[in-house]
Amino acid sequence: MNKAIIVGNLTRDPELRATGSGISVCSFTVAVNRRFKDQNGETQADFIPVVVWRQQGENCAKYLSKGSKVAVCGAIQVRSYDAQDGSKRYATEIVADEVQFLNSRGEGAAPQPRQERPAPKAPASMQFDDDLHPVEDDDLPF
Amino acid sequence: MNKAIIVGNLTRDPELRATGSGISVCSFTVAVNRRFKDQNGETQADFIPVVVWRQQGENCAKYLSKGSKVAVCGAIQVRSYDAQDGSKRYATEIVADEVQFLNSRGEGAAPQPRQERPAPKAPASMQFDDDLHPVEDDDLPF
Amino acid sequence: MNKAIIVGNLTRDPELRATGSGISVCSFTVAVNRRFKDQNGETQADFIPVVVWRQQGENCAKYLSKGSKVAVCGAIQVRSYDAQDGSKRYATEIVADEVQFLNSRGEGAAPQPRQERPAPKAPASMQFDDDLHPVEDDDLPF
Amino acid sequence: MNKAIIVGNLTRDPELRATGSGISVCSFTVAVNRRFKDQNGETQADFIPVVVWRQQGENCAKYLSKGSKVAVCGAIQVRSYDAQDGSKRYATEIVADEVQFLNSRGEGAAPQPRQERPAPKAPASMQFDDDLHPVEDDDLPF
DNA sequence: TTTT
DNA sequence: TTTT
Repeated sequence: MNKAIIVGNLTRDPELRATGSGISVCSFTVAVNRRFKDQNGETQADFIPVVVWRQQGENCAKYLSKGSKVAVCGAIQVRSYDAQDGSKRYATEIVADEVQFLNSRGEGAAPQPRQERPAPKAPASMQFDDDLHPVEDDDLPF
Repeated sequence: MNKAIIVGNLTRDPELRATGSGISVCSFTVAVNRRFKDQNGETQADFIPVVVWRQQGENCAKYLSKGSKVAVCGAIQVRSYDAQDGSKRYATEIVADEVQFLNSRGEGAAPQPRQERPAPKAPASMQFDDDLHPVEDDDLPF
Repeated sequence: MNKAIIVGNLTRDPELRATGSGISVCSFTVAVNRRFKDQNGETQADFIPVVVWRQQGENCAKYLSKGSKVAVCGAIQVRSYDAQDGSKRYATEIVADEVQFLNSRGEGAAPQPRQERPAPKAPASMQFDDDLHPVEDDDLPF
Repeated sequence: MNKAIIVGNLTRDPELRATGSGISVCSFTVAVNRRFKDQNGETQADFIPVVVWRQQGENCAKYLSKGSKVAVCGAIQVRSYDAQDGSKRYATEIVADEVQFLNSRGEGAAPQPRQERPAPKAPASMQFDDDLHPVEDDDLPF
């Protein structure tokens, strides 16, 4: 069992990339306010990276933008990698099962596509091979 | 809203420390198996750091050990800090609200204290001041 | 472990009552849309009862109204009782730990009190004794 | 968003039925202990109905039995129906996405099939037509 | 109605 | 019974 549910706002516009074989993957960070203020009375937030695969990721890229409020449900994924200095580093993110749009460009209105733009295509410099990677991919393009 | 629920096994014995003013904090890592195997048929796991404060943390230190199975509910916390090389790093962990023991030393038996040992005391080299830190502490002793 | 997290809209204005000793308890129902439409293409929803105790319940009564969007986290509680015909009945609701207001009268604006009104007081006909009831009360006034 | 996660024990052996077209559905009730005892010092529990569809439901019927400990993740579903006396009744259950076996007949051992038995077949008296019912079926055979 |  |  590995479930995370967060509600918060995007810190930036989402980024859409694709694996070499054309699987879409969208990534963004959600600012989640903590329930209690710090000792200075300041609101604190956790900044939680989220990735969304395939059609759902494309919808996120299309309808969400900086400031959009979302509810995300998914699994916590911890990837470890070796830094250039040889040390072990960890990258933690939520791999989303569901993303619910709580306001994209104005609560009450149906979400509008963020912009007309050509079909997302990762630049060659970002492409990588995903032949071996099904849904449970561990080799994310970011 | 910021909720994470995981079920898995401790990768090591838990560590118990204390803030300078004597607030207990227990930390351990939970290995959470993924639902699907990788392309080699190997079970994959995410290794998720957990921290537990106060009495509940003391109970974890007392009753859990390497391999214990737990269900943890809490909030995802992302702390950012500056690495020695000046770069920004992130540490992500679950700050537990609840830890349910699913088998500590044998399912079916009441959990037994892991060992008789003196009251937990952080070594001087680890102590730090927590005068400014209520529950929503951002300055963890690890 | 018993956690439920829902996001949806209030079907009616919340109701605020109090136990005999003055503990506030707020109740409302949240309509949660299902992810998939039924075979007629109609959106389906689950209508989930929620109860919120004490100060947090008072805040719900003050700031929420029919249609308000909320995120609720809590525990599923199943109360059994004997119907007048002698049969066993079950009442299921979420006892909230947290209620996050996602739009009460206009997203982006601070929630406004729903109305000026006197301090909530249960009518005598609804009062009941709560001398024996701490937080984990099983004898709700509704 | 509609997520529930519970950890507890089956109150009875699971029941496996099938729709008219042969879709398996398994049902059982999970006793989930509350965190706090009542005023008499007694452990209280909520008894939460769970349904599991298809292959996963068949696995539950095969490997689980009374007393088995499980973690269940799913959605809260509230079905309303008209009682014979004309009144409105509600049935609430968790429709499972995931069921994790935490001990079926002995933690640490691989779960053993509960019994050898013929492929599950609903008796004719229970069969019903599911031609119109995909996964999001509202017409459960129980 | 479970379990520890 | 909500909402988009």
